[in-house]
Amino acid sequence: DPKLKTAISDLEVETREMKGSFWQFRYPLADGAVLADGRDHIVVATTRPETMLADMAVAVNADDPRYQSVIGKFIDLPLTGRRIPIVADDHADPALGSGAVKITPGHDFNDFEVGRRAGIKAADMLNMFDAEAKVAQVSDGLIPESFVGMERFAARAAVVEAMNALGALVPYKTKNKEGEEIELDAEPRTIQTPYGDRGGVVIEPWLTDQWYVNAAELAKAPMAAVRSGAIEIVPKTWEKTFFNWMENIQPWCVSRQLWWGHRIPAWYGSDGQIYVAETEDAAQAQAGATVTLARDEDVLDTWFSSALWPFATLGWPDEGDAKALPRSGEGWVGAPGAETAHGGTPTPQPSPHRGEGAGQSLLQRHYPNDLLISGFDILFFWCARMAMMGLQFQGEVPWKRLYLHGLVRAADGQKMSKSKGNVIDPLVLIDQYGADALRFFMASMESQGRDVKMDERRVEGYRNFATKLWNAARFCQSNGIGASTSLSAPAATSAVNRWIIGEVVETVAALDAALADLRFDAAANMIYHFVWDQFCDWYIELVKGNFDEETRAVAGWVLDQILVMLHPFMPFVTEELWHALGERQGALIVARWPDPGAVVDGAAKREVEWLIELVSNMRAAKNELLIAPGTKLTAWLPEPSSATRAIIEANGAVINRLARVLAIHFAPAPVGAAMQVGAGDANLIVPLEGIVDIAAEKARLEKALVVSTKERDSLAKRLDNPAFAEKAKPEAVDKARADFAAHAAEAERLAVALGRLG
RNA sequence: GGGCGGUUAGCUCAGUUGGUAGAGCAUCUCGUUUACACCGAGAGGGUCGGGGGUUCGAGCCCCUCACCGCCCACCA
Repeated sequence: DPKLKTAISDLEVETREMKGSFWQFRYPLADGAVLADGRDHIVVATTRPETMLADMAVAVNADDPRYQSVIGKFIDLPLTGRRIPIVADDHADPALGSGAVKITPGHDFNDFEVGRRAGIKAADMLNMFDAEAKVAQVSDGLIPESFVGMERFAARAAVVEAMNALGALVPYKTKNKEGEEIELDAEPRTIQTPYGDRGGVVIEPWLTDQWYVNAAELAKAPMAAVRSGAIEIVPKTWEKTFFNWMENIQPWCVSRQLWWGHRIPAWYGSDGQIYVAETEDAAQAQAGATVTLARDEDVLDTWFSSALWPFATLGWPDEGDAKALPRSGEGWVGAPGAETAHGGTPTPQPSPHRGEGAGQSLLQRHYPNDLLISGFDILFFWCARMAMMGLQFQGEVPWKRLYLHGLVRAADGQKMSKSKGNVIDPLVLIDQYGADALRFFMASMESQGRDVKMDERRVEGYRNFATKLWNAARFCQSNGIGASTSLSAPAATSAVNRWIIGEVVETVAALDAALADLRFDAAANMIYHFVWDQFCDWYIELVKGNFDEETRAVAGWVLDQILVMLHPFMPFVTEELWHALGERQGALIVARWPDPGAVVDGAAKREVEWLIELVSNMRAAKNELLIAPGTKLTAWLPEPSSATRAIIEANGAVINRLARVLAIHFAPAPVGAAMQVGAGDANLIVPLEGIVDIAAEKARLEKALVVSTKERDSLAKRLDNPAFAEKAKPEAVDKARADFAAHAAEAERLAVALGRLG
């Protein structure tokens, strides 16, 4: 069916507030009809007076007492002399204007619908503009020749002038600057006007023949798929929006007047018939050999073509093509002895496509896709249409999950737009900070669909992170550390190496969980903190100066795991380092996802965490007491637990180098000024005679004592509440008891330390 | 007019079945020991928009108000 073209909503058209005028016309009633108040005319208002040349009706509300007497009667239009009916329609609101509306079905969306309801066939609707928006003669030939050929805005002025000359223009009364009442031909106002950003002109609704798709029919299967869970929309809040649109879906105008795109498969015969077919030969066969065919000049809407993407990219419609592309990761093995490489989605579950493939076409192997990641702004344009097409042509959903991410907004929180001038050019940011930093920024800010406000400082921070990684890798390399030859963790005996392997195990698990949940921010933060906090700040510092064979193997392996895990977020620097660290059998992008084949070593973890606590607490204490960080001190630990004693004896060098402790004597400390440094169950006494004043140390301890006492008392209060023990979950009660004990012990330790200072 | 989202440290944001708040940047102090000053060590900083409710317990659940943003519709 020819229908009013809906391209205004399909193209990128903004409405703009533009200065305009509002005119009122007198339309004389025909055949001596009169209104309830005896007037012989109806007043209508318009911001587009020129369209009156194609008016086909006047609408009034059936319940409006002013007009009930003239419903079904006629108007003889000025200028054209066209006789048009007065119709009843709810579109006419008695409360607005005169309550009567002029109806131009060919040039207004609402009027088109009113015209249809009034029984006017689309083919009969008057179209008074040509493609350049100049006035064209209409099918009833009633537009005076003097208007034909006029540009639309010239026609506007001409119609107003001609109506005025006929006395058919209703003047407005208003006041001028001097306060005198004057009459104007039109009331100036601000009008929301459809405006084409590309063409830079006001958009004119225009009645044309277009091809439509019955979208309501196509929408049924996708809606069922989302309801059944065959398609999961993440985050779920978008489901409501999805259904709201799909349930109220309008016919989809798919024809476009462009010179590029898939051409509409329709041919017009010399007999006036339309033939729709897959090929011209098929159309010719339909038409018969004697008919000369001409193909429709229009092309399909770009979203129609894009909707075919999930299967058109996999060889459709030639489904038998099984060797169009190599399988992902094919021909490369991540490590000697490793089986099939897998460069796909790093979810804990193996891809259902793994291990299959022989004799299967790409389409069979990869359709449906697991996941589509898209912006919510094209949920309808693209995603919903892909679901329609996939279910229509493949009988199956195009993807099992649809993840809708947020949009990057300008630093002021507003949507970027050219007219606002707040657009951020990603290429400028890439020049400044690198593509990796920008990509990592977007991943780290993507928390399930929330919009992202641009924060350049954060991008800068991730640039620094990339540099940090680069420097760490360089340092490793300079100490003989290179590409690992093992997918699983190397054998390790030292606590530090066993600890970092355990940290990798935990990081991989946490990263996998975050990615499976599509929490890209959590995943990015996980790898960020592992690299910076665990690997750079502690592991490298702990092993510095002791790069034995085992440590080089472990460090090289850990670095490789880092590169693989970080690669999805920072593809360039990681790929570069991957090759810089040694000979590889393939690119990082197709390397195997980490599979450490190791477990967390609890004893090693406790040992290293004790050392970290000791070093941190020593540093903090010195910093607060204004003792130069480089100052080497001696500590006393009278009664160490056997575990603590063993750790200290095994890590003398590390304690010396990082904690700056020359020695820890397992004996009572000499009498005199000292500071207390805790680590686990140990309370080291560090004599400070002559190094620091006692008052400062007392102040430090008192501050800490206040904190732990406050925590202890708060927990005691909660535990003393019978309702808590009675109603709270046992785990919560246990945790409160444990926390209470820890804070009580801490307070006790500090009190003893204070007492020692006197 | 309809719908959705947001309001947590100075800024940009996390906070996963309710258990007593975290990150990055910024700020302050100190620092050049075999990677990195785009660095290292340490510290300060939040009555989680206001009010009310449910609960032993609320940033999280419910009601309400305020402000901000986005989408859709309307605009003769």
